[in-house]
Amino acid sequence: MSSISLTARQERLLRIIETSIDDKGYVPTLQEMAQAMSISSLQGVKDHLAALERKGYIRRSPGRRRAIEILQRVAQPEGNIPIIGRVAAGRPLLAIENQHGSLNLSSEFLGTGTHFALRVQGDSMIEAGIQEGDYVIVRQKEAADPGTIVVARLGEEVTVKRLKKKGEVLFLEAANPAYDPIPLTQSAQSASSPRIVGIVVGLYRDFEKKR
Amino acid sequence: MSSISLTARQERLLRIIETSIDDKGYVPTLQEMAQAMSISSLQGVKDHLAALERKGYIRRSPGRRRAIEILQRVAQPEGNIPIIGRVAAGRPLLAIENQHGSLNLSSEFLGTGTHFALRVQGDSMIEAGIQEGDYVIVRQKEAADPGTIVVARLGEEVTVKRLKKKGEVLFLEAANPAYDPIPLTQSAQSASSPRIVGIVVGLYRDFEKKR
DNA sequence: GGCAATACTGTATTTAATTACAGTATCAGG
DNA sequence: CCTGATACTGTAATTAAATACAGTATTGCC
Repeated sequence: MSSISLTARQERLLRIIETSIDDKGYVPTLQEMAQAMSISSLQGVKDHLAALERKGYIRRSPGRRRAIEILQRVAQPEGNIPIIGRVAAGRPLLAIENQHGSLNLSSEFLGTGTHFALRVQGDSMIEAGIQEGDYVIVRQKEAADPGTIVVARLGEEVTVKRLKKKGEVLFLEAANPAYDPIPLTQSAQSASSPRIVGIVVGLYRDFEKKR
Repeated sequence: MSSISLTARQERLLRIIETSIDDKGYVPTLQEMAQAMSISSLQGVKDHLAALERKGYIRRSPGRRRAIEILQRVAQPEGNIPIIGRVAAGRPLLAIENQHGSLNLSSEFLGTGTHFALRVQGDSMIEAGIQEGDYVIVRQKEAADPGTIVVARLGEEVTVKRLKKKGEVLFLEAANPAYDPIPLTQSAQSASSPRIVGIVVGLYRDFEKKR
């Protein structure tokens, strides 16, 4: 899923085009792009467009007006949630190599913040109504209230647990009593210590292809 | 949510514009629209566009090329699933007055066919992992295989049940044994007799706003 | 140190696409 | 039966917007 990188200006222009399509429904003209980029000459815009086309981000039909097709976006459209696969050691959670696809949800169901989806493995949350194979929709957050269902990172594992508080200590507890609770060491956060990465805000289950 | 109705030709044109935006990303030219509509003169297209603008479906910027903004769609975009509320007596399930909002899902999760979403009321399917307040995603279908979870219409009620076969008779069975199974009379389908309206293909649960 | 890529300014030219004008035919409503 | 809306044909005029051409400056690379 990798692709040729863009310069700052090229990415800026691609974002301008994407934004225009998203909220107006049509492609801006070269003049509008120039204005949005604070460029006085159209040739500057043309150069950037040529670079974007050469790098495979857009396709143009020469001569035709406003005929720019976006082949690859830089900004994910609102409501587009990447599905995270196995987590690579030491790498950030939302790194491109982790992405296994995407899920779309109306923003009215999401609220603000960065979201991702995670396929649930194992039956540790079965009593909370979360089954194996379900996709949990997670909002990135480092802290959560006791009682909420969170996603935590334990080394290279990412697991769904319920956050519990016993006295002053926070625990990650599986809804299934067969699993032992894991204490959360709040201070001295080493790279390998358990860490909350987000809270579960939604769930999607596919009844057809239990892939 | 009602709106001024369109003539067949006007709706046809609006669909053509929507389709072009959806899969190419930009608005077609008058010539392309004329070709798609099998009209040889551009004036015919202009007349239709004027009607669409007057009726509030599109907005144009005079003189500017390909500057058509769609204000109201006729065809729901791919992956857009209407949420059905209470069902009015005798009215078709997908009538506009039943719609309570919409949900968006990537088409890769949906497959082909017409879909709608339904808020689950009651705990009749709790043992199948479907809780009260969940949204089930339903594909419209009149028939289903025994064992699948279906949505059936019982008079003005729409319920989620599992389809079972005992001998030659089909039953609608709640996963919760507290509820009695309902026999499906295959022949002599009166308006009030139980009827399968679709199969459950997905489920969405919102952990935040349990509205 | 030259060469290719990026990042522009500025003006002139061309053309894709819209608009304008002049008609024709059908149908439903008051 | 007239009038307004719909649904077109066909050609000419106009212009919004893309191209083309001629430069300049900067940066990183072999």
